[in-house]
Amino acid sequence: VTARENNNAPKSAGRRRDRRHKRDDEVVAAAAKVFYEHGYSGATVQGIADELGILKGSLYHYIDTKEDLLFRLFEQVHAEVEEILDEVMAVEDITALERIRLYVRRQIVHNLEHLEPIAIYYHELDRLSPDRRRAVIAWRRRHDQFLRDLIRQAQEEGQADPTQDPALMANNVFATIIWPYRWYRPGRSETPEQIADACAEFVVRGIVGKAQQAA
Amino acid sequence: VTARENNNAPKSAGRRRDRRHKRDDEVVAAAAKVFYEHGYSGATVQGIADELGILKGSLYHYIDTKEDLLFRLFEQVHAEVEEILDEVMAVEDITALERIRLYVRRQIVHNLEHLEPIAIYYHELDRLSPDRRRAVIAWRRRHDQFLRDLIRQAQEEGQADPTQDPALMANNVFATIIWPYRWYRPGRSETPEQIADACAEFVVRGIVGKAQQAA
Amino acid sequence: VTARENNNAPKSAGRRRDRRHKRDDEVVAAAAKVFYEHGYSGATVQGIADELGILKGSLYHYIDTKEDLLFRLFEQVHAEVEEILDEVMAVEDITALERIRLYVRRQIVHNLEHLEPIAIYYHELDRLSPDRRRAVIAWRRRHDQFLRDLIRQAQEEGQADPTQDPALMANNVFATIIWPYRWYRPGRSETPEQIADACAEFVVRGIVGKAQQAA
Amino acid sequence: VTARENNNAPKSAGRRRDRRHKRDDEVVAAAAKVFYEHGYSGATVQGIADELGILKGSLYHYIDTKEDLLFRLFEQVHAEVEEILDEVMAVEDITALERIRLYVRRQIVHNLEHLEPIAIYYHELDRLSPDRRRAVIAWRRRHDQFLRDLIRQAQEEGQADPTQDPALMANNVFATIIWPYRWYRPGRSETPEQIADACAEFVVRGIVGKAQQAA
DNA sequence: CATGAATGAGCATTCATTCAT
DNA sequence: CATGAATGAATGCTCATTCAT
Repeated sequence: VTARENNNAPKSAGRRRDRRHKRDDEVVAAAAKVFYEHGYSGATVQGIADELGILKGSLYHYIDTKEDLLFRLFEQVHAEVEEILDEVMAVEDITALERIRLYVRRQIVHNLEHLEPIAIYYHELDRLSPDRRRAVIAWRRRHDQFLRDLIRQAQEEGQADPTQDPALMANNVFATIIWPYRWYRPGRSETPEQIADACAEFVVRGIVGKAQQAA
Repeated sequence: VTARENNNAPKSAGRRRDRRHKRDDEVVAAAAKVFYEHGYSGATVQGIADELGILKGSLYHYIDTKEDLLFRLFEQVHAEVEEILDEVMAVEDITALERIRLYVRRQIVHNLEHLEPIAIYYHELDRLSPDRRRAVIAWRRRHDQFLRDLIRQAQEEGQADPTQDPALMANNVFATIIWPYRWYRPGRSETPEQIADACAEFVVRGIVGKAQQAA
Repeated sequence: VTARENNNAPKSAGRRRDRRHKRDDEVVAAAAKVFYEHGYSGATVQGIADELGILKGSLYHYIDTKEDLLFRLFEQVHAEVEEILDEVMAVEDITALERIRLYVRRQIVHNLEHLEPIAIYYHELDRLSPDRRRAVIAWRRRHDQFLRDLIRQAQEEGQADPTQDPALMANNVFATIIWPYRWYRPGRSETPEQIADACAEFVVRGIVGKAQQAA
Repeated sequence: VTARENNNAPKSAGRRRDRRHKRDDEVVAAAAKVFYEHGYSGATVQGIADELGILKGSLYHYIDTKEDLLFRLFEQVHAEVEEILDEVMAVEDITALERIRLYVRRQIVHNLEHLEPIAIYYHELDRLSPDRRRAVIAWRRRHDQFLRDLIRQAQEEGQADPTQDPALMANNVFATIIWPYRWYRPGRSETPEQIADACAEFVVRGIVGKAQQAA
């Protein structure tokens, strides 16, 4: 985990660690592909091993159980989502409403560029063991809270309909963010950026409502 | 499966058919419950039989394969959706925009009152055999077309943003319609009707956009 | 479990229950044979199924886990041991020492006629799950107590060496009772009865020691 | 495995051989511990490597197969037993009966001080390959013969019951020698020496029987 | 000597499906 | 209609063993 760069055996050890890391990522990517196609329960460890070109027994060098693969996927997706949140919050001097628009755009572009893990993230939560499920739900609650806070702030800034419940609006925003992965087909239809723009506009209208008339 | 229509004892035969029908519905309902909890692949025929209080061998009097249960569920959901569509189209003397609002309301109320089959309808399409999957996709396309047509009509009536793609907007409407099943918990939160009203309002705003300024 | 003899469908139901019982016993007997040959851990469910002439999948109609087979074997052996204890205690008007001799004889004859289950009973206790292991240990403690009490009584009757610890002597008695299963080979060597007589005599001498000189 | 006897640096080579020897012993001891806890079949090479603090791949520098570990254990136990036999036979000017008592004492003390290897020695014979199993059985037969000869000699000296079969009595002696490893718990109960004394007395009484009356 | 990734055969267990009763 | 024993293929997982580094 910590970088030990300039000691007496850095090269080979570092390389080995890097290779391991890379292999781990390949394993999770293979799992994502197979889970996406067959669903978690319908997917077989054999299928994932085939995808990697190794024997299924060998796959168990990287995992303890099939569920580990699912959870690693959740961890990966979560880390990426957190990064988006951080970046969106780091932008300065914009209104809460514009921050929401930015967030929606970024998230949708990301989702469309990572269809498979995202689909799994939203479909297979209940296949995790209770402990892990709870952990993921906690992450999501934080995520949810982030959006609600922005909406509430926009209401205070007079840019969001004050008569609507922020929690319910946040849910509708999530709906718009998540759904494109179900109909987007790379190559066909618009680019992720175009879709993201249109959806962000749709969301902003829904949030603003009659607030703007006052402004 | 076999048609026993025109025989000499219509009454008792009718009753028997009804009883058969009723039992079939119980079977599908049990399957819906179990598929909802464990996913189609994760669900077992044993589990469904347990839910019905019979042995799994006995369940095969009602089905040929496990997939039959899934498909019947799709048929049932589809029939209900069609009914909503028919009712929404039967209402006279309203604008396209109001018809959309009506449709969204009706559909969301229905979804929230039938959480389990709806969740399966949106999750397990890929578990159907190719033929059946194609059939369901065709139904959905028809459904999709219905909404796109309404949006296009609203654009012509000057009540929907003419700069946005009707297909993309339709997708966002579907997103808002479908998503509530993921966060709605009966008892807690608002009633289905209240949720439906709020979501319909959100959707209408997104569709109208800057069109209203002209009006 | 309870006998329902004279009801309206006793014959077929009773027969079916009997057949089930008989099959269960065959299953345990097959397991005993295979566990005896390969040890519990080394034995395979496949091997037991082969012994029964069914597929290994079919075996799971009778059990939930491989360990169930082991535990049923323990239950069976325990029931048989209890029966011997009861019979030995039911004999009236004999001294404690003679009761010990009788018990040793009966137990050794039984062990030699049930070599396989007995061997497993004394070898594979630690392969049981903690709960079940505890249950078996409790049974054995009771069994142990039974013998210690008899020895103590014999000491009081002046027929057992009063200078020796009853618990330690009981252990030596068990040693003599159990060990024959390791060297006895049916057909070769003496009959179970002859072996039992000689061992019982050996045990009695060890217990009596110098007590008899007083008598 | 390779003999590096007569080379030009005997000292350092000797040290290296010693170190090698020591490591080999540690390996066998680790195997003994793990085999004792899980049984030979239930034990894993991984578990033994863990016990040694090395990786399982590394363990294969010391062995060719898992069975090698088991056989080395048998060799070790056998060497120790032989040593006891030699020492007991080296004692001069005692009767056969006293030699038996001495042997029983020494063997029980040894067994209680080496619980794990002894337990394996008596439990896992059948897990050896046929060739090795035959070798061990031959050792044991020799061991058995040693005791029978002593008993026969005691009969001739008028100190053992002449009406009993020496082979059968030898088996009962072995029973008493071996069994304590099943109930002895270090710390609790008596010391190995006290147990050995009591058991030796028990055995001697069983062997003497009515012979003493003549004496 | 030690590592650790990979192998490949095997294992306990599951489960949709069949069918004689 | 219902039962339940049986099937047989598949599944997740284990583990002794090998070998390039």
